[in-house]
Amino acid sequence: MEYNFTEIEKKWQAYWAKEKPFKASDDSTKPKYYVLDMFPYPSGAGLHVGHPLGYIASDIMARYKRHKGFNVLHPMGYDSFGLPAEQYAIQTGQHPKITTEQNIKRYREQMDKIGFSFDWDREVRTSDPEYYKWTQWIFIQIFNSWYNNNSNKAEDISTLIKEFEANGNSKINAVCDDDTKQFSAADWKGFSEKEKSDLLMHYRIAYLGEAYVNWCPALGTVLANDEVKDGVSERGGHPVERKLMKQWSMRITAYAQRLLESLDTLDWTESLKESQRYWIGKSEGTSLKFKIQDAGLKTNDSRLTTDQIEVFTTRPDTIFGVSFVTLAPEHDLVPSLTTAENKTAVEDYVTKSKNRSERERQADVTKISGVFTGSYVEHPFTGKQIPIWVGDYVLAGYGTGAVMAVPAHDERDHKFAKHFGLELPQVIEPNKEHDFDKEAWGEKEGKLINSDFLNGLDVKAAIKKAIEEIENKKIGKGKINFRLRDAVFGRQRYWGEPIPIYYKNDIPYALNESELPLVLPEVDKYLPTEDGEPPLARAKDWKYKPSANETYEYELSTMPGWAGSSWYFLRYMDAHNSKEFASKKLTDYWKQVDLYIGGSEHATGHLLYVRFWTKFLKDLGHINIDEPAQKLINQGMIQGRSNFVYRLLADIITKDGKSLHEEIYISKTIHDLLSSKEGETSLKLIQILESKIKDRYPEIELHNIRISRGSYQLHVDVNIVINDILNQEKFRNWRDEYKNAIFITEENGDYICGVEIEKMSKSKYNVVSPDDIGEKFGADTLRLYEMFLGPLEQSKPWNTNGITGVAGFLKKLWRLFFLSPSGGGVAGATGEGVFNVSDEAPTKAELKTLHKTIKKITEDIERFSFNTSVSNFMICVNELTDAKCNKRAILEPLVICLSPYAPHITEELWEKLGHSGSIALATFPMHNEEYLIDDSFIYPISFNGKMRLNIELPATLTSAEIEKEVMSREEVQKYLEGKTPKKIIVVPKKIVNIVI
RNA sequence: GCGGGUGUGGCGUAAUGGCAGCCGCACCAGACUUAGGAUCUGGCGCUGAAAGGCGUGGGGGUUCGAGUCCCUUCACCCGCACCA
Repeated sequence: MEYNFTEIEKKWQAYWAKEKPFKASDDSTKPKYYVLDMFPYPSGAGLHVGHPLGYIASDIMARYKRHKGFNVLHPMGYDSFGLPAEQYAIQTGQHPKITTEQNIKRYREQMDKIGFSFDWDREVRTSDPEYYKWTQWIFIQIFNSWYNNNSNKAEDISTLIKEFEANGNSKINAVCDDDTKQFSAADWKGFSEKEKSDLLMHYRIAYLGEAYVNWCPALGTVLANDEVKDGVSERGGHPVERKLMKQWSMRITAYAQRLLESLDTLDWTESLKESQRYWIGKSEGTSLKFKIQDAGLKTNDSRLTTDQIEVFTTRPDTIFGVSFVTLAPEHDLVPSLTTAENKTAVEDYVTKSKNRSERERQADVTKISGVFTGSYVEHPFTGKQIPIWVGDYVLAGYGTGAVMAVPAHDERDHKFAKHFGLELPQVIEPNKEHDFDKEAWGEKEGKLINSDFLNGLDVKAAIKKAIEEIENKKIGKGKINFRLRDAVFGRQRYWGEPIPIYYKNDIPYALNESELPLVLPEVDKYLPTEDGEPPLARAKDWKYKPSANETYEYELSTMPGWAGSSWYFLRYMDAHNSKEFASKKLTDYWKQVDLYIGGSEHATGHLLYVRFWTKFLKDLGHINIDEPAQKLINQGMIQGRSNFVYRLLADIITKDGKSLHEEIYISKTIHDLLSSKEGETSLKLIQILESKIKDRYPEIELHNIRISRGSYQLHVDVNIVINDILNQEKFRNWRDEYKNAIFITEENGDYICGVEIEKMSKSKYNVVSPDDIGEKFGADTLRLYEMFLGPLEQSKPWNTNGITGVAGFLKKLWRLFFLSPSGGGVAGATGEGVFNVSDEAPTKAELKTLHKTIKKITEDIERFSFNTSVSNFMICVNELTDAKCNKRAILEPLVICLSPYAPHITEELWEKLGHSGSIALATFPMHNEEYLIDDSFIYPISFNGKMRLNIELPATLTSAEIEKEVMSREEVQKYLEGKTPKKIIVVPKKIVNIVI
């Protein structure tokens, strides 16, 4: 019987679908294990071979843990709200729901063909109202919460209102907007409903607030910081600008410290944790107030509400080096600080920087711009007059939007000062040669000079002393700033969760839980309205109607893509609960994700938000875990490997004056030659060309051939190239234009293609689909090969060439179980034969092979080293083949070991071995050290660390005995050349090193 | 610029501080073949006829012993990037 993977795989996939051996139990005495993949956005392109990489690894883990006696939760679902389906809807008018459903269907088919052990009964889709009902519910919880700094957690808004009623807001220690005004209990009672609502907005964790946001005109929506890369939108690459808008936001900044701290408890890669630390960007420094001088100012300007500018600095030690103060163009005080003679210049500058897109601003980092306001502040210690400038190198959103510039000791201030000819007062003596005219001395090293009470101190001591003095003078205090900004939550798009808010008298109210889900309404077009309102404004009769005579407007924004993915890991625990997002009983049972696998592109987006929501839900007591996933692995990206053909154009002139234009395809080595030494090759080339043309057109008489365009490369479909050698026949059939292609090949007739590593994409013809591989080689081979390619976390190009190695391995394994028709222990070359497994007792060597393999495979899986386990399986099967071993006692445990990797073939063999039921439920074998013990060990004998010879010795010898035995050997004495060794190192079962 | 990571045959890669190159691809030779994108056997780091010598990006160090640890330097990849 031949190894027919097509039949076998179909059979077992149908079996799994019917018998559901991978169904997770919610009530089990076994320990639990939760393996999660980052669920995919179902795109129209389907899966390419890169996508399943992480899924295969997690599937191996899930199956392995099941064998090891765990109750395994291994679910899958779809992050099915998102931009591409909506963009497609705008172009075609097709409802995104339909597109999404089609794509999901295709994804599911592709995944099923790979043989994953997902518990599909728990599938979730973020765009399903039954799911987003709870996304909306969580939003409402966040809306109804504030962050109490005293308890250091989120609390229900009612506790805050109670406090306002009792004491106003003066005693409260909450995270709130910077511009929140103080009020008393009496004030609060006197406030109108609207005023109360507006005030609470300063405290709510989901709030409506005015802020500078990333506005993407092409997409017609705002974007969060992590959705903008290099000043353009991550999806689609459209320009993004800064715009002041009223938007729903999430006060993730309240969690900055906790998000930072608990990173230390996680088993994630250092680089990922570093990314998050950087993104959170904690910075300890000092806030410091500079008094504004009256001179030159219209002091009666009503907009001038303060007489101070507050700055944030991490270097208070350099306070005596301040030579100017710079404000962000958007800083509130800019208009009122601008004197009459500078008004035009400043206004021009501010307008210009506001209109510059983020991209332009970033592209111009090296270009310095700024303008003087005409006003001054007073130095807090020297009383010296310090000019106030405006510069767009200062960001409005960070710190106070104002900096004290110390050009001698800060690179950016230095550039600004040099550009505008400002002073560079030096206050630190560097500990090595330094040219202050060229660059700033930014190191935190050196002795303070020209700094009054700080003179003579080193930087560290000076920072401490400076903060003390600043606090004494009551002009500032130590402060911590975070780079992390609040996350914009509203999107002016159609295909997302409606935000469950309605407006009554301009006051936003949350819907009641009983009114959820707020279902996404139908619209005629998926575009903004004429008035620039979001697409939801197009919905007919989509109003909140709590009673017959009340009608209110709904919020028209939808939620961002990350909303649904910020809690999906919890929904899998209780996917069909219609009363809660998940029951406490089940979230307490399944707790955290034990292993989370996904791409590193989610390092700062999804992985921050899901941590944030997890902490929030814990604060309110809905769950008992603080972090969503303990262990996280980023699988590497699989890149494409593109192949090229080289084309040149030739004009052929016949004797009777006619001319023909031919496209000639030349092999890579000829192309390379041609591009290096043109002259001599061309001549030869023309000769070859001539003969080719004569072959093609025997009837014509050649006069001349001229190359009208030198060779250039064209992408060729990687599926018609093997080992970089083009299948010329298939190439001719690939496309009409290549029908009559003329090839100039290598001498052996091969046409060699060029190679480049690029991203996998349709236009580069380098996409390899798992379907094709599965069809040709089978899903088990695909799974093994993806693992065999290299370490999981490493990025690597896909190259189908090596796959025959693992395909051959499975065939070889199969043959161990069958008797060849001609008799003899091992089946014949084609794998024909009858099933033939012997019940004979295994030999010592066979047992050693098996138990060595069990040990290695177990160790490999536990450390996620899947590539090495594949090669260990190969070694095992090679050894068993050499031993002609067909013994049940060996093969049966081996099949279980392999089943997480190659589930189909092992199910089939398991059945043939006489078992009923899925192998997935069999117990993983344990290795027995006894079988691994050798009677003897071959010692490498090295001299001064250089290996010279081997000596086989009984394994039971002690170090002293080994030394004695080794030294007695003649061949050892030969290397000693009569000298006495200085030292002999004996490491039992390892090595002997003789130092001469 | 800052942070993280990686450098080993023609290629993908492997080596708890202990014989560098396991396993596979490609390649070479042979067997079976009308044929082979099938199968089997053998070879395959470089150099050398061999004995041997040299080899893990470069330089240095620790160690009886370094691909592995430390310092330094170069190259490449990824992430972030005016965050005061």
